[in-house]
Amino acid sequence: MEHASDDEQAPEAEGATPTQRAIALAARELFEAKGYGAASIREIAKAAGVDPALVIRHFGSKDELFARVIGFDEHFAPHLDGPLGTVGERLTAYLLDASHTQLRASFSAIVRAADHERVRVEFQDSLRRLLVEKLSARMSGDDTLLRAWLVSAQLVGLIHSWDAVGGESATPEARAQVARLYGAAIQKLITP
Amino acid sequence: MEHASDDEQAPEAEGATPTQRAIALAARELFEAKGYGAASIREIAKAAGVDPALVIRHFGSKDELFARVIGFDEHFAPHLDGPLGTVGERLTAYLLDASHTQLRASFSAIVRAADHERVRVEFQDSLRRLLVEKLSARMSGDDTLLRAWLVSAQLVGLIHSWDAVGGESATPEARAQVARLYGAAIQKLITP
DNA sequence: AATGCTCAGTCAACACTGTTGACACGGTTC
DNA sequence: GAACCGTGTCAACAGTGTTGACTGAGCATT
Repeated sequence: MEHASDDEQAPEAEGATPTQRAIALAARELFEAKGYGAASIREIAKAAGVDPALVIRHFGSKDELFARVIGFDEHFAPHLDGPLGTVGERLTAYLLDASHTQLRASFSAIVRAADHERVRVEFQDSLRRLLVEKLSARMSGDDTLLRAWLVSAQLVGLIHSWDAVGGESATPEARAQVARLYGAAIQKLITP
Repeated sequence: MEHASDDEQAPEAEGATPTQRAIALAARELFEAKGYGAASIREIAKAAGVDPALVIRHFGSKDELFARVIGFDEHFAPHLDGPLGTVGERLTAYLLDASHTQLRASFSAIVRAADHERVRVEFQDSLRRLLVEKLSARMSGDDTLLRAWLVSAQLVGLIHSWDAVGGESATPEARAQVARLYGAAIQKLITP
């Protein structure tokens, strides 16, 4: 909402051409399903019914396409608003909720694509805007910004290790237990 | 130490041929310096003075080469032995210590290469053997294994976000502060 | 001594990747 | 009508990981 000029539109906004939206949609689905590396531009183009070169024409590069299409928008913001004493557990529970598979798929794809610097810095920036700064603003005590970064680091680690710690097949009870335990650990950084 | 048969030697052990050791050494250095994706097999081969095909001949694939050459062996084990009440901070402090750049480089390369499944499962296995099981064995209460996995998740997240939270240029004081804060959060899962 | 066997090492090629340049079409503006 | 611009297409590029056919040396067996 910062600037509504005529270029650099979000790929799924109304200003984008149908082709761009088709590419963005196919890219999003394939990135989430197969990860950054395994989803090739040619495959994305084919799924969108478009020439591979056109994907690059519109989005510049694979890195940029990924960064523009994969994200976690305003998912976290609502859960930073409630009582501060339980925000850790609420964040974790939200992230692990069985019905939020797509959020996890996006988040996981980004975390796993960290080998690409462009993706990394874009991700860090999103995290800062959408989580760290908002959370830090509500915290009190010393090093609020640092502690908020560490909270985000914990969430990243949880997603990275989600397979080892339960995975998509975990029961709701298991998820709740992880949310309780990990949420408490996160909370230690928010209200020590 | 499980089986000392004549094949499947560790690439830097005495049983390996000089060429294999040269490849392993070059691969390690390049992987740590440039990351998994940016270090090509042809580049590694050139640095080792060897034909690229020979690298594959000896190590099977790039994934396997990476998994065999990059690791964090017994780095964590010693710090799991001391008093249990401060193991969180000691682990974190050790991981962030300014003189342990190479450990961080290895760890970071692995975490960032998570887009490759082979690397991921190998990493998870190492984590289980070298950290989770040993830590879990010392813990008491419910869900010790799950909680130990969550500890490892926190360390992964810290490495993943290390740039955002200080990075290699952080002062020793900053590192100590992170170790104190993050260590306390980790500790919450070990001795709640 | 001659044979065969294994294994390190080499070379050219494969299929695939992301990306680019030259070109064609269609609509808008002068 | 002419010049332009953005969308779309095609073939090609350089680079990637990987493979198959080949050489050659050392060693064992007959």
